[in-house]
Amino acid sequence: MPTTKRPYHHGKLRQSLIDMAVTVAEETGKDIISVREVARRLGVSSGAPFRHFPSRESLMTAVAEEATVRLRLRVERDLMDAPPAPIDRLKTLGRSFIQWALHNPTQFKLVSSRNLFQFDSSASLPVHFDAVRQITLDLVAQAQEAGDLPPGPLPESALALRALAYGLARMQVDGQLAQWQVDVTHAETTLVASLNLIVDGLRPTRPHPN
Amino acid sequence: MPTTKRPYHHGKLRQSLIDMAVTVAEETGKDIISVREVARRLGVSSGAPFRHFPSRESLMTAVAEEATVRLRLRVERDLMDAPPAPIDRLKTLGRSFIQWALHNPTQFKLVSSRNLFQFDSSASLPVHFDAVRQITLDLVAQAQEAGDLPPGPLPESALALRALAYGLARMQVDGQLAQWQVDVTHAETTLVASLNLIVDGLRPTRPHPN
DNA sequence: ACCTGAACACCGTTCAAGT
DNA sequence: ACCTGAACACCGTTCAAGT
Repeated sequence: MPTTKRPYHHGKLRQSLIDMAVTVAEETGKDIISVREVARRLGVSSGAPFRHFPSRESLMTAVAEEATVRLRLRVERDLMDAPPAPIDRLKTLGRSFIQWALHNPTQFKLVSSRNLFQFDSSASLPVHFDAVRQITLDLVAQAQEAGDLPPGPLPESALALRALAYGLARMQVDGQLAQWQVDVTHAETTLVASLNLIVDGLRPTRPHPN
Repeated sequence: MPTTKRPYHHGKLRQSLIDMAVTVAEETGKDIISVREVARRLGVSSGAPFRHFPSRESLMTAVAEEATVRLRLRVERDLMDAPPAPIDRLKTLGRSFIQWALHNPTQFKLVSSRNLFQFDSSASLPVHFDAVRQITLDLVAQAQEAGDLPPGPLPESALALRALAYGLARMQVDGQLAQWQVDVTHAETTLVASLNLIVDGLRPTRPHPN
């Protein structure tokens, strides 16, 4: 029975805490959210969150888990509509990653920085992170075989391309792009263009492409 | 007269606060340092720091200023000993950047993330940041003219290479490298190798190099 | 001129007590 | 089973008072 008067038992407090933490985080832009403020916004006492999470770090782990799952799903969904050529799928992956980061900057910083939770304390975090990493490795290997990327050792080649996408996204959310005489209103376009500049620049010139 | 008994007037408290803030930051690895702890370690009262900095943010700005100057000096010094070819100087710049980041992880995160101070509130921060950025722009342009990098628009091409170096360094200090099956004891070597993999991969194949 | 230390409004976390 | 609310030990910041 949903009434306007809040009941003594919240009912779905655990999930509400995670959702509200995300809301507060993206709203304020600050990487550190106050557990007390989350509780306040949900109309529960300051001690209530600690019935569901032993610490703020634990709450942030849950937030990071959900964010990482959403990133993975976003990437996998975008790849379903992508062209079959490995090099094109690799570009799609990069664009997908950058777009997710720019649309969810605080969650992106949370999962990337790893300073507000323990990555290894989670069962799901490494799984979903690794899923995206494996996709990257496979696409880079396939693009190399197809001759669209120069041959090179794995995982170093894949790491470099991932770092490129990460660095571009990170420079934007860290507010560094303003110093690079780049149109901030089209940041996403600029970043994707910069990424593709490198990927295209890496294509080996082949004498006779069959 | 330096005595063991601390005098009422510290004398050089302002600079001591900055130095101690750096020490505490790199010691704890936490990006947020406690002003009270810095004061405690220096043997001054909790209110003393606020005679020199109006806020913690202001103290962190001073820390960021010094860190940015040191990064710039490190880069400029390393370039003095570098070979003359633009492409080699560009690699030196990248290696210099990565090395500084890995040896000063907390300062690197501070100046990069920009979440603990106001970048534009400083007179010197933009100057020194821009100095390194300008070096990058010049070297990329020169390497393109020399035919060691494919032609491409500036500043997008330079931004991409900077983002690559930034992303590689950042993945290491964020603790992401452990998931990339990379030998963490040789992280620096691996990162520089990954960077050079891209830079070398970008070299256009020329029919007859004069 | 510079520093002290009590004070204020916060915060994360605990835990007996309430429903 | 789940939540409250007082309590504790912190924190950033202020400011009258001390030297």
